[in-house]
Amino acid sequence: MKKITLKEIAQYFGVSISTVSKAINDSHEISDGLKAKIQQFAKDNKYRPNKVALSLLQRKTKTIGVVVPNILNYFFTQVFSGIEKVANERGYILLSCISDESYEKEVATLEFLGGGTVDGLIVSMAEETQFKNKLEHFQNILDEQIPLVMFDRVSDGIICDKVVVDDFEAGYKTTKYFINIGCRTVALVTAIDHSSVGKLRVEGYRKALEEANIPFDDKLILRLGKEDDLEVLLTFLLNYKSIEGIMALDEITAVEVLRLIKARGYRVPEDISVIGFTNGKLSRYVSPALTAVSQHGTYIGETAAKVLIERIESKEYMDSTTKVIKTSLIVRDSTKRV
Amino acid sequence: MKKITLKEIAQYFGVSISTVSKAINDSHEISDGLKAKIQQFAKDNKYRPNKVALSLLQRKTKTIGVVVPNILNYFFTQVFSGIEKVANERGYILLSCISDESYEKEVATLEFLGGGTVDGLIVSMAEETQFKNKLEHFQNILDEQIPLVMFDRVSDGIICDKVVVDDFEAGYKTTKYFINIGCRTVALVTAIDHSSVGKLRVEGYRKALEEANIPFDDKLILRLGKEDDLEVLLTFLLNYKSIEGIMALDEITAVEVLRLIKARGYRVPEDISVIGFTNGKLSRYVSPALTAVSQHGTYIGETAAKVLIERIESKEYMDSTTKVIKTSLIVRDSTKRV
DNA sequence: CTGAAAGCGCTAACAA
DNA sequence: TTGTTAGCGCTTTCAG
Repeated sequence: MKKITLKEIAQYFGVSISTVSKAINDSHEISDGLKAKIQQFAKDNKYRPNKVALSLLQRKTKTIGVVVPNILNYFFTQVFSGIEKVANERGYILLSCISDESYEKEVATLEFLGGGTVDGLIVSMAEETQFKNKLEHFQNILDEQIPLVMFDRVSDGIICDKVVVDDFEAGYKTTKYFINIGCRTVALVTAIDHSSVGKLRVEGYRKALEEANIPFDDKLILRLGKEDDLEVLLTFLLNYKSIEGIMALDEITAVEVLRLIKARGYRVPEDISVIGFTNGKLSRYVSPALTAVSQHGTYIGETAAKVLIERIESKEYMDSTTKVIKTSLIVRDSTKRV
Repeated sequence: MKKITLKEIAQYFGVSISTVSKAINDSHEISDGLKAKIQQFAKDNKYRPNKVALSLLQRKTKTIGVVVPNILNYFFTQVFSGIEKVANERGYILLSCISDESYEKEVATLEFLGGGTVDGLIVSMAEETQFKNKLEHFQNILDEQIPLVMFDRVSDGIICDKVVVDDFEAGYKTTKYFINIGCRTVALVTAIDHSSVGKLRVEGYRKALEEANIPFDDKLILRLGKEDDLEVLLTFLLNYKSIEGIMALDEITAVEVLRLIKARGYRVPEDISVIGFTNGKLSRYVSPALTAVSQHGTYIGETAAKVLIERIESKEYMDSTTKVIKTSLIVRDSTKRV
């Protein structure tokens, strides 16, 4: 039972294509008798209008392109799931692409999605792109008038709708929390020092220290490159000074830090308190359970999708907006009680 | 700078559309002078052929539809990432849909993707679908001649390419491993008793016990429904008999079991050994680190994509194949040493 | 070397 | 009530 088209139905009944089209779309212009017959025939033969033809005709695809750096990262998975939920409710489906943190792949992907394939795009920048700060491919998308929403890893160089986490405030709040529970020597471990996100969190950390009159010490910041060994760096750190709190800018690093300091005999949280970013499954199940900063990934995704669809469907001009999502601190057992 | 079409370029140069088309596609039929001018103009104006028009013309979309029950499950994320990798290499992109374990949504999704939107489909069944065992929507896809590959949660009722884990063998091997390390009373906790996957693992478990002359005891199988409380059931179990090993059919359950029995004062692995299914991040980072059955999700995804693309691109008829992927046991610290 | 025409599958304005 | 025509953007014969 091959795919059937209007043309074939028309031939079968010896009527014109447009008659069939109208009949199937239940137009009042067609006599009830014919209509019924055609509809029945269509159903029996499982007629489905060709979506591609419709897209061409209506110049919209009801498709949203989503480009994320890495789907294996739980935060992005959550965002993705939020986007999917809202998109689905509003009748859109997702074309999903993974940039793999690569600039080249991101460029190629956007190039590809540019050609009328999607009605709009939701993107979080690849690490390499943020590092190189090459943004032409985004500008191209905008020039083609394709609505674009960026989330989490965004760039000031691009003027478009954005949904971001208040990373500065998150770094600030977290550091203050450490200070509140009595940790004055707070180290920070970051594997994302190239990204806007990472930098903002460090800024927040600085600000909180400053306000508490604790001198900022760059040696307390561990910047992990791809090749670096956390264990080695951490050893240096622990020998350098007596650390009371460690804040890690991603979940895996936080869990690793926890494991390593426990292995060295430190008690958590009695000796050292630990807070991680990204509140994923890992944080909940390690022991002691990790106090973590939740970025509300699903909500970010939902918001991004709403903003995008709004823009796609509105005819009037609207200024670009930036939605800032606040983080929350989920307190568990890796931090001292107040 | 709005999207430009062949027509507009043609108008600009006062030539025909087909000339422009040929020039842009670097046809030898066009004079070098004109060709150069048109190509330059196209580049300057960032001309991109409209993908939708091409799809309509060539009756293929270079798009693969992927339907998974739940992207927040790490196994599916891994499979997804494997599919994406291969698809990308071969020039396909993914339309991704989440069925949310719902039969209704799965039907709607397949219906939607049926209309010429994708060149092929990769699907893992929703739990509800497996439970109801309603398969008509899959048959419809097949009837429309759309290549379909099912993975992991598949059905015998559908004849198509499949990529599955050898779940029977996995249950068997795992149970044997328990027996080898000296655990004779092995309990099994399943939250997926409706699925083919879960049933096969239980079968394997049975077989291994039988071979070792250990009587099968259904009371040692904890079947968790949506409403059930693992803690309560586990308490019954531990009071019922002295348990030496627990095998949990998904990662979260495994980690929960671990937590609960530790909280009750059992030592792992000295008193009770634990093995979980799905080798995700969680297993690696809990303590003690969980011995786990790896299903090689990424590899499954890659295989599914290869099989599908093979089928899409081959003109000749090929019989349906079923690829069986073997699991591996990743031994960590939650099981006694041999 | 260039262009006219047909057609992918569909809808919609306009005739009949 | 039904049909004709045009067109969405593109490629591809086949004429000129």
